[in-house]
Amino acid sequence: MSKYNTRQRGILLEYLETIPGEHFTAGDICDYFKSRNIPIGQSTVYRRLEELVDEGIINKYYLSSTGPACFEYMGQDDHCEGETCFHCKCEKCGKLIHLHCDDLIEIRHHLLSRHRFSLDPVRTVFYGLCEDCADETER
Amino acid sequence: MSKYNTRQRGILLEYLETIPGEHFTAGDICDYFKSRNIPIGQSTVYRRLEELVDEGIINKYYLSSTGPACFEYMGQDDHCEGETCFHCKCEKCGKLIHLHCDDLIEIRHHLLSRHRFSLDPVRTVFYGLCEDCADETER
DNA sequence: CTAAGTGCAAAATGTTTGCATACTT
DNA sequence: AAGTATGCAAACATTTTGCACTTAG
Repeated sequence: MSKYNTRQRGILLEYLETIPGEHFTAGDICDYFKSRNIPIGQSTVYRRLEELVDEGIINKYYLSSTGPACFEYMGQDDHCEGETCFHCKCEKCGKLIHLHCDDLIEIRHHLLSRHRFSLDPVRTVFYGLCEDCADETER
Repeated sequence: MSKYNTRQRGILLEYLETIPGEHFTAGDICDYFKSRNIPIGQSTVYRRLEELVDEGIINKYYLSSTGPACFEYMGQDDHCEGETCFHCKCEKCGKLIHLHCDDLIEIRHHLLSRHRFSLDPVRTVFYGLCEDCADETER
């Protein structure tokens, strides 16, 4: 948990708040600040990001074993309240898409009641094919 | 796709067939053969494993951004026919558990018909808390 | 004989860490 | 002043690659 309010933490959070729902990697963040000549060390980026994940302020997704981890800031209230927000990763084009669906809450209930597994929708990524890529494959 | 039937591919497959449903990493495989003085280079292990994934003979799961990828061999017929086999990863104890459930097929239909996303159950990992860890947390 | 596969060692990638320095409170 | 955060560079772990050599068909 954060104890001091440092400049770096401040500008990082400030930036993240401007991109709710967007997907980014630690590298993206570093590049962003570098391109604006705003100095933040990469270790700080990694450390703050990890801290924000622990604090539940941003989410982290594992999308490939060798590629970078993907993060996402969900604003305080808006679109992604966790309960109805899921993620789908297209195995072909690599797109990570949001998916809002109340019905999917049932999956959680099902997993819990029938299989005693308490699903974390915020961490879970559904793999498969997006509409466009599925169309292509069929053709 | 494999064209030649090499000794390495043979002994790798032969071993995998003895551990259907078990989870392993590329490193596990290397260690296993090394401990038995069976010579296989690690690049070959990686190459063959990736090939087997492409061929649909084994599955690959991404469980952490920094840790190794996890593989699994599903026998030709048995327990995991894809349609009803899902995986749950406990975020606390790290356990990766199998889950068989016909009802989960509905999720695929739902995702496809309502959201036009074609789910790949074989790649998808549900994150959350297993029974034991959920109990502990509640306490 | 030719195409494909192997294995080593080196590169690449993403992330973490040690440590001296700087900042917060 | 004490405790925490920063940033660099080095360390790490996993996976990939270049290349000379071997093997399968």
